Amino acid sequence: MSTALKPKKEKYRRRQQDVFDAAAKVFAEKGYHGASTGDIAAELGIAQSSLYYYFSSKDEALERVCLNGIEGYMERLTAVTEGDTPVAEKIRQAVFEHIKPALEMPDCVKTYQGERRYLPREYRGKLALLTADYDELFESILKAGVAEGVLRGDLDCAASTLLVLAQCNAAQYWVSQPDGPNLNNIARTIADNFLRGALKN
Amino acid sequence: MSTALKPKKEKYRRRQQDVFDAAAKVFAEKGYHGASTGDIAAELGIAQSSLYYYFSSKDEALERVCLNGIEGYMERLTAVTEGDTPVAEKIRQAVFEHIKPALEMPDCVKTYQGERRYLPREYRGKLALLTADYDELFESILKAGVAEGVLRGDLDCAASTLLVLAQCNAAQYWVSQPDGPNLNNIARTIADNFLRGALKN
DNA sequence: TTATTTTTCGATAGACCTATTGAAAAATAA
DNA sequence: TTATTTTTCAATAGGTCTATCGAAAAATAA
Repeated sequence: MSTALKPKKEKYRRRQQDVFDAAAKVFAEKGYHGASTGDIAAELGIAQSSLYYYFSSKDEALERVCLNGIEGYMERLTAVTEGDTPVAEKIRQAVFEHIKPALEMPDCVKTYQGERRYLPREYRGKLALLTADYDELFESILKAGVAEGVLRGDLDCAASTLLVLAQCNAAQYWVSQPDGPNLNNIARTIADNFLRGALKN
Repeated sequence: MSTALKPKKEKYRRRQQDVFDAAAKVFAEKGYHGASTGDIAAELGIAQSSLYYYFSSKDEALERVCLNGIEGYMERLTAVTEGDTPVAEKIRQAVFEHIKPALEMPDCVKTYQGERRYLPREYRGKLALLTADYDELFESILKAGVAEGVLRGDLDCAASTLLVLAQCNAAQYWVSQPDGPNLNNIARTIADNFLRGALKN
C-alpha cells in the first residue's frame, strides 16, 4: 500500500527539491532580499506564480535552503568524534568534513552563512541552537586533546574552535573559485597550521 | 577667503556624514537590499525624500559607506610595515590594527564586508583592487619574516595571509557583542596562534 | 475514449520602494 | 525688518515585488 501511494508524492518531492535548489542558487548569488521569486522561477523556466505550488512563501524557501545548508554537519562531526583515531587526526578530519559541503552544495552553504539572519525570529533561534551544538562538539575534540595531554594545557579551546571554524567558513569561498586551491590542501593547511601551534612540544 | 566660505560647506558636510552614518547602521543591520531609504530617514528622524539632498541614489550611499569601511586600513598597515620592530611584533600590530575599526566604526566595516558585492560593477572592481593591495602588503610582512629567517622557510605566505585575515574579519562580529571578548585579547590570540606555528624552531 | 487529479499559468490586488518636483520652512544675510 | 539661501517636506509618478485565484494545460486513472 505504501508502495502504491509513494510514487505520487515522490514525484512532487523531487520537483520541490528542484525548486529549493533554484532558490538556493539565486539566494547565494543575489542575497535573499536582492533575489525575487521571479528570479527563482526564471532559473527553472516556469512562471513565478507556479512556485507557490511548492512553497507558501519566500521565507519558507529560505528556511528550507538554510536547513539543507546545515544538514549532515552534526552527523559527520559526530562520526569523527566517535572514531578512535588520534586527536590530531580527528581535528584534520573535522576540518575536512566541515569544508566538504562547500563543493557539494555551495549554494545552500553560502545562503546559510550569509542569509540566515533574514529568517523569521523563531526559526533563526532554532538554527542558532543547532550551530551552538556543533561548535560545542567541535570544542569537545580539543578539550579531549588537552585532557589527553596531546594538546597544550593552556589552549583556549573555545576561542580556538571559533578561529578554526572561521577559517573553514572563509575557505568555502576560495574552493568555489575555478582556479582556487584544492579542498584537501585547504583543509590540511588550516588543520596543520592550528596543530603546529596547539600540539604539545 | 577660504575661511569665509568653508563654514557653509562644512555644515553641509557634517550633516551629510550623519546621513551616511545612519545609512551604515541600517545597511549593517538589514543588509543593503533589506534596508529602505525610508529606514535610513527614520533613523535620522527626517522625511525619506530629504535624504536626496545629501546623496543622489541609494547606490551612492552604499559606495560612501563602503569607502568609509576601508578608509585608513592601508595607511595603518603601511605604518606598521615601516616601523623597525621585529617581524613578530609587526604581525601582532597588523592584526590589532586590522581589527580596530570593528569597534570604532563597526557599521561601515560590516557593510563593507557583507554588502560590497551589491555595488555597481565598476565601483566594486575599484574596491577589489584596494583590497588586493592590502592583502599584498600584509603578505609582504610574512615574506620579509621568511627572508630574515624568523619565520619558517616553508611558510605559505599567501595562504597564511588569507587565513589570518579571515580570522580577523570573523572576530569583528565577536567584539561587537556586549559580553564578547576584548579587542586586545582577540588580536593577541590570533597573532600568537599564528606565530606559534609560523616561527622558526 | 472520458473522468479525475496534478501541475502550470495569466492576471492582478495590494503593498512597498526609489527618485523627482515644487513648495514650505528654517536659517542666514542684508 | 525684508531678501536670499539652505534645508526639509508632502505628494506622487513609475516601478517592482509577493501572494492569491480561477482557469488552462498536462498527466494519470477509469
